[in-house]
Amino acid sequence: MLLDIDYNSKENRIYIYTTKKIIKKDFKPYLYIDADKNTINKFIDEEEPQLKEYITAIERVKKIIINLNDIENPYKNRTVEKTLSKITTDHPKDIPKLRKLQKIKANQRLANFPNGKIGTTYEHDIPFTKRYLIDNNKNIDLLNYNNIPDLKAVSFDMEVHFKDREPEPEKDAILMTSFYSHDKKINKKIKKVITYKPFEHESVEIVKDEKELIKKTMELLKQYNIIYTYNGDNFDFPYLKRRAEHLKIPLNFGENHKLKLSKGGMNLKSAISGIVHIDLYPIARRTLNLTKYKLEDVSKELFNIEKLEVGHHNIVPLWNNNNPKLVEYSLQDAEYTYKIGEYFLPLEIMFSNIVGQCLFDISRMSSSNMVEYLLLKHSFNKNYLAPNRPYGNEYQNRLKEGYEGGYVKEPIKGMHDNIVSMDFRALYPSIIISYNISPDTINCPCCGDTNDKILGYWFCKKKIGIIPEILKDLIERRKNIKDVLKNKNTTENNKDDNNKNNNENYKLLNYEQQSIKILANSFYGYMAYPRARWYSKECAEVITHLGRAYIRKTIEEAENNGFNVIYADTDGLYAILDENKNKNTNKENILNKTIKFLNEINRELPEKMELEFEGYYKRGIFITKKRYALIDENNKIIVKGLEFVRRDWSNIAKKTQKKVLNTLLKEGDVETAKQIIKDTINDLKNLPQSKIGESPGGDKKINPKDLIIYKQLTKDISEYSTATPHIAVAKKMRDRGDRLKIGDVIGFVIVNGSSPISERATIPEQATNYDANYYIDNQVLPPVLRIMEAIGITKDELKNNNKQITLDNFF
DNA sequence: GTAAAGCGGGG
DNA sequence: GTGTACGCTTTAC
Repeated sequence: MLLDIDYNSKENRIYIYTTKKIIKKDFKPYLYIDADKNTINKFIDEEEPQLKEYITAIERVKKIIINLNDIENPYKNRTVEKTLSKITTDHPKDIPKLRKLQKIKANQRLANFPNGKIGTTYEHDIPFTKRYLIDNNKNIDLLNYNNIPDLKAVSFDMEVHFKDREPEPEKDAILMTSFYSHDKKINKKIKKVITYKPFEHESVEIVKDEKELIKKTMELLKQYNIIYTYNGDNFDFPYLKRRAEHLKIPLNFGENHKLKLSKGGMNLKSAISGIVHIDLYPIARRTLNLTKYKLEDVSKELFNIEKLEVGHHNIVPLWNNNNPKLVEYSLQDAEYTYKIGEYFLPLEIMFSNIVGQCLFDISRMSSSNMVEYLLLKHSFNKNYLAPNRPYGNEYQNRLKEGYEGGYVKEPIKGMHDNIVSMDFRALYPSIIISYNISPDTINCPCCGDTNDKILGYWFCKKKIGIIPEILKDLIERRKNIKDVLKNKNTTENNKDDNNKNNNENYKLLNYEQQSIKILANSFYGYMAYPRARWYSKECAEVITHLGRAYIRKTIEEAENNGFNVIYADTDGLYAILDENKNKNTNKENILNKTIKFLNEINRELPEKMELEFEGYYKRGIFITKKRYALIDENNKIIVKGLEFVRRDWSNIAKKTQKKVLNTLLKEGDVETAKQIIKDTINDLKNLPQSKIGESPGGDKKINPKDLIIYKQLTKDISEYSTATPHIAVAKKMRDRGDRLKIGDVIGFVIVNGSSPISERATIPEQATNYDANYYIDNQVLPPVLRIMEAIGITKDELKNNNKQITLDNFF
C-alpha cells in the first residue's frame, strides 16, 4: 500500500513510501503552453534569455481542450483537439519561472512579436508529487483489496508549561508527551507518557531532562506508519520543532523522515515524510456537523464519552505537585485521539484509493478538492487538458453568481401521526447521469439548438461528458459492492475460520461504498464551487432546477394518490394519508399505499432515478422549514434543526425542551406537555434561595446549578466594547483575583433587580436571589415556545393559566 | 441593511 | 511548495 510520496530535491527524485519499502523514481515536471516551438524559442532568446537554462525539452502534443466560456454561443465547440507545446524542466521550482512566458506582460510585448502568439499556459500549478500520482495512476497499486493494510498507528499528545498567555517555544518547556496505541496482533493497548519529573503512574517513563524527552519522543514516533494528533498540524509539531531548535537539538525522525511544516491556507500542515501524520481536527471539521470541534466535543459526538476535565490553567499546579492526575489527563487525550483516528482512518484510506492521492493530502482535502483530483486523473487518462483554476477577478466574479437551490416546502405545522418518508436515491448524481450534464456537453453544436432545452441549455446526446462518465463508473462500482455485501450478509452465518477475514473484508467493502457515496454526492457541489477547474454555474443551475421539478412533481403525484405531503426538502418528502380520501390512515394502510405509489412513480421516472421508501414514523412535529422532530417505531427520536446542545443555554432550558419534545412525540399528549412547562414555571417561581452546592432543602425542585449559563471569552476582556453578562462577570472574577484568558468559559447566573441584565449577572457560587422571571421568559420559554406554537399553544396560555386568582387580581 | 473582520483547534 | 482555506458569526459602518 502506498503510504506517502515525497520529492527529494537533493537527489531530484520522487520517493514513494510503502508499508514495506521506499521506491525511488525519476520523473520530470512539465507544463503546457499554447504556442509553437519556434515562437517559444524566439521569444525566450529575445525577451527572457535566462529562461532557456530551465528547459530540458519542448515537444508538440495533441490534447483535448474543454471550452468553459461562451456557453451561450451555439456554434462554439465544447471540446476541441489542439496541438500545444509541452515544456519539460529539470526541477519543479522551474515551472513557476516558465509560467512567466504567459505572465510577464507577454501580451503587450507580443502584440508586435513577429512569428506568432504565446497563449495560455496549462497545468502549471499541479504540485509535483500529485502530478506524479496523476500520471502514474494506472501503475500504482494503492491498496491491496484483500485485507485491511497492516498499519502501525499511534496517537500523540503534548503538554507544555502554560500560564495565562499563549505558550511560546522559546520560553515555555514541554512537560510531557503521551502516546496511545493498540497492537492488534497481541490485542494489547499501549499507553505511555514520557516526562522528566517523577509521577506515580504506571504508564510514565522518566527521562533525564527535556532534551531527552524530545529525543525519546522522536524515537518512539518513528516506529509507526501513522501518527494521529488533534491539531498537531498547528500546535504539537510546530511547537516540538521550535522547541528543539531553541534547545539546539536536531529534530530527527530518521534519515528519510524529515519533519516539514508547510503552509496550507493560513494554517500549517505538519508532515514527516514516509510517516502519515493524520490530524483529526480538520477531518472532524469537514465530516461532522457540530457547533464546536474541541477534542471533547468530537469524543462526545462519536462515542458519547465525557472527558475528564482539567482546566488548562491547572496544568502548571498539577505539574508542580507531581500530581498523577496530569498524566491521566494527558493519556486520556491521547486515547481519545486514537479512537477518533481509528474511526476515520478506513474512510480516508478508501478516499485515497479512489482519488489516487496519498493519505496525508487526502486527510486534509475538502470533498470538492477530492473531486478535482479524481477529475485530473481521468482527464489525464483521456488526454484532456485540465482547465485552469480561476485567476484574477474570475474567482470573485464566480462568488457573486447566485442561482436557485433545492425546493423546500413550507411544512404543515403541528403534530402528525403515521408518517412515511420517501426520498430520491442520489438525486443530483442521477440527474447528472440521466441528462448528461457536464461542462463539456452543455450547448454542444453537434446536437444544435434543440427544442428540449432546460433553462435555455441543452446537453449533448452523442457523447458522454467527463463528469457523467466518472459518476457512472462510481455508481456502478458502488452497486457491485453493495451486491457483494448483500450476498455476504445472507450467506455468512457459518462460524468457520474464514469468518474473521470475511468480516474484515465486509467492513472494507462497506467503507468503500460509503466513500464512493460521499464522492458521488460531491460532484454537484464541485461544479458550483468557485475555485473549481471544471466550474460550471450553468450545469449546477440546471441540476437544482431539475431537482426542484422532480420533487414538486412527486409531491403533486403523492397528493393525487391520497397522500398529504406535510414537508419536503430538496430530494425527499414526509407524508401522511389524507383523512378525506382514505377510510383508514393507520400504519398498515399507509405502508401499503406507499409501496403501491413508489411502484407507480418509479415506472415513470428515467432509468437512473428512483424514489425510495426511507422510513415510517409513529409521530412527528413540524415547526418550520428545516426544523422538525420525529419518533420511529423503536422510540428513537430524530431531531432536525432544533438542537439546544449549546452551552450558552442553561440546563433548565435544555432539560425542559427535551422533556416537552419527548412527551409530545411519545405520548402525543399536548396537555401533559403544557403541564410540564407550567410546572417548571411554578418551580422557578419557587426557587430556592440557597447558594450553589448547598442543599436547597424543603420542596425546592430546581437545583440552582441548572441555572448557570456558560459563555466563552473569545478575546481579552478589555477588548469587549459591549457589556454582555459574561463580560461583566468575567470582570468581577478578575477583580477578585481570578486569572482569565481568551478561551476561558465563564459561567454566570442572573439575580433579581431592576438594573440591566449585565449588571445582574453574578458569579454562580456567590448568588442566592435568582431572577425567576428572567429564567422563565428568556431561558425556559423561548425554546419550548418554538415547539408549542407549532401546535397552536400560545405564550399567554402557558403563563397565564398559572396565575392563581387572588383578590389582588380580582379587583 | 451590507461589508468587513474575526475566528476555529491546541496548551 | 508547479497550491495560499473556508464558512460561518460578530462587529463596524
